[in-house]
Amino acid sequence: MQELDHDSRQEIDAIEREVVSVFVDGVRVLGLPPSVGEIYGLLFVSQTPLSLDDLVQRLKISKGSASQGLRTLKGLGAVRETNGNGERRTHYEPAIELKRLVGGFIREQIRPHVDSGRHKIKRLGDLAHKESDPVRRKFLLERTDRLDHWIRNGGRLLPMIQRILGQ
Amino acid sequence: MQELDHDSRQEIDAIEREVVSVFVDGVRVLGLPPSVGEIYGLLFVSQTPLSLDDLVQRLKISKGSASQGLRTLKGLGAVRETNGNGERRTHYEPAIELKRLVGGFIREQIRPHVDSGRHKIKRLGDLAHKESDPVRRKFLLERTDRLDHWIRNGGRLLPMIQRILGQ
DNA sequence: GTTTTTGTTCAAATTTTATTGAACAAAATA
DNA sequence: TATTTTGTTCAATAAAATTTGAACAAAAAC
Repeated sequence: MQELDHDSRQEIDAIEREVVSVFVDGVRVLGLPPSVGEIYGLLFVSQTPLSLDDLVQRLKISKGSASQGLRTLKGLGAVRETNGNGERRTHYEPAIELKRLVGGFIREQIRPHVDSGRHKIKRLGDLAHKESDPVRRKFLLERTDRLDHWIRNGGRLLPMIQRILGQ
Repeated sequence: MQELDHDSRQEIDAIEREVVSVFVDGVRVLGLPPSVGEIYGLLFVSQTPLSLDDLVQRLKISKGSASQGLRTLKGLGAVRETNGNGERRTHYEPAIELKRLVGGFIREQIRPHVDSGRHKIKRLGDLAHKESDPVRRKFLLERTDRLDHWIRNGGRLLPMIQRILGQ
């Protein structure tokens, strides 16, 4: 099987390094590991899809990191697999629609926390109801109620964000 | 100087532990250290303002952690200092207006990243313009332009979030 | 069926981040 | 002024998160 039109450099150039660095910073804000930013960044700046081995060689990261990082990105819907050209190995290209990226991030990284928070806050309300001192009980119910409002507002906000960033 | 109406327990009870745990989880999502969540959580569930030493004793954390955590929370506008009752030591109470909390978080934790991202992306555009291969240059300009749109959308989103969560 | 290629998993090593606690400074009290 | 109280700073330590790499599995090629 011959090499097709993918260039197989081992090193990345100045602008690629710069883009990678932007995404490393970007994903840090989102609480994702640097390797994920490196991988997505290099895909983002590449004109052709890259294989796992391309990522390992150009970013000088381990196969384990690359595999794990790609899994995270797949989970977020931030990369697509391509298998065109009768190639054997899977190649990856970035999803670059903001709507899709935001949707994936909310689904994978935000929703679960909001949901588990809702549960914990509900349990908190139950505890507050059991408080025997009436003054203390009133105070606790006020506070847990406020927490409940926060999480509800947060939950309502997410679809709005998706709508606004969906163009 | 006599003790006033602040209770000076050394231990926290079940509901206090539960509230603290909710906030530890909460701040983790925001990328803040657990101690910050513990401190804010205990203030949130307390009916009277607490001193640094109250926090140290009840949460069993070091004075250093408490001091550093309070500094972070002050920076976020998430705690207020009180010095009522002619007390000597400073006491703290939580800011519980969502608008204020979100505003502080955006100002301290989001804005700086958005701003430095803007700079990096601008520099990226400059690099892309210098690319000699016209096909490559076109591609790079498309991608950096897209990045620019992302960060602009993100920047526009922040005030909207503040407005929506401001009741 | 055997060998090679490709990719995953996970324990160990590394790196990063958070916490501790002792030294220090500042301010109140005596 | 000397002493005590209160709070901060930061180097050392502990804890948590990330990365590595070797062992393994699955699938293709031979």
